[in-house]
Amino acid sequence: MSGYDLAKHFDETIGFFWRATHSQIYRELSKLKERGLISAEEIHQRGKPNRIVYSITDAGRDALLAWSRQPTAPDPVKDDFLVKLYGLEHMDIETLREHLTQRMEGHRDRLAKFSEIAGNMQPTSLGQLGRLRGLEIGLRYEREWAEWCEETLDALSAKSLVAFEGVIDFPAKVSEGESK
Amino acid sequence: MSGYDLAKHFDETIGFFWRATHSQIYRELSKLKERGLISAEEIHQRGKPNRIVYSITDAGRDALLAWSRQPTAPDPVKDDFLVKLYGLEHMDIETLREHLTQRMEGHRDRLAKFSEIAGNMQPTSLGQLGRLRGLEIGLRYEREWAEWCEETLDALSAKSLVAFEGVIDFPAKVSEGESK
DNA sequence: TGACCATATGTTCATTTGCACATATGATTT
DNA sequence: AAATCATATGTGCAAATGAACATATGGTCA
Repeated sequence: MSGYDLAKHFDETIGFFWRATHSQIYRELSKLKERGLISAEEIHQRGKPNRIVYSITDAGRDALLAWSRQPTAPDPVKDDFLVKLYGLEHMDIETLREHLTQRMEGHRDRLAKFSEIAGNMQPTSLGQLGRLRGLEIGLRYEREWAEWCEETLDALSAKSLVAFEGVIDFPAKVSEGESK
Repeated sequence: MSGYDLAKHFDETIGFFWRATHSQIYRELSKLKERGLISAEEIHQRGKPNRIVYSITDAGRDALLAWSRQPTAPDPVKDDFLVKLYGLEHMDIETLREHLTQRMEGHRDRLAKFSEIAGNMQPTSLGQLGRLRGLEIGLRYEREWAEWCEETLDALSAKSLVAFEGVIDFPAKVSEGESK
């Protein structure tokens, strides 16, 4: 593929578990070529700028296999929304509810998208099997987040929160003048 | 808290959704103090080096509330293990199975840990409610990953894979001399 | 006595990454 | 004719981040 193709591929296909901007892709391609893991071929096109199409070399294939033997650590979560929840008593809950709703919609959209793709896939080869497994964790991920958003939205509803009124500590008055 | 306290706090408490090394923490504390969002107080100790304990200022509290109103994007997943799965036909499946088993154990351990913590928590305040919701998504996350690992391990078992033998494409022979 | 550990704070360096900028071709739209 | 868009490749700059290094105190253990 060319750098341009790869950038589109990241957006469309593997974007759920890996992504990169085109600037990064071109930089990485340069490095890989320097190390002899890929080879380049310039393709002349009419009506469009030339493309530089890269192919994996034998050394590249070896490196890929060696890489597959390297241990990988689970992707560490780093979510500022959960930080906000951690300090909930100091946050603007009205706004948080809005963000929660938006997130829920996003997760539901992706869940529907992933479900549709998965429905059209059959694991007829090893490659297909792997890609289906990747899609499956994406599906689970989106489903759980969507459900969690719904539950959390319910827990943060004005109705639920009045239960705290007067009980123990309730530092920040909710749904009051403060919120624009 | 002091920088040292914060570093421990990251390890112990909020590590699931946010973490930082001590070097980063000290740097950020310096910046926050420069901006007047926190104030510092040096505490002299016997038998131990002095601690610098930071407290939030009124300006800091304002900034925190303003930050809570900023939109947040869902944490993008970036997992090289899923990349390996995506190119499964070029990987060392034997090794992948080992890694899957290790991951599964890690997810199960954290699931048990989170369950225990959640069991001892009551949402008696707004703050507690938020922290419980954070724990809840962590719990869901670990549960789904653990289950997915189990399913994937099963799909990649030698037994399951022989189904591909001779069918369509099966590029890399599995459980053969190649694997160390 | 020497090694190591827990406490405590910081700096230096390299890598990764994203954003913005830069350039160029030719087709399509206004 | 001008503006914009899709295609295509790249560079410069800054921020975030982690690993390693650096320093210092005093207790514990071999």
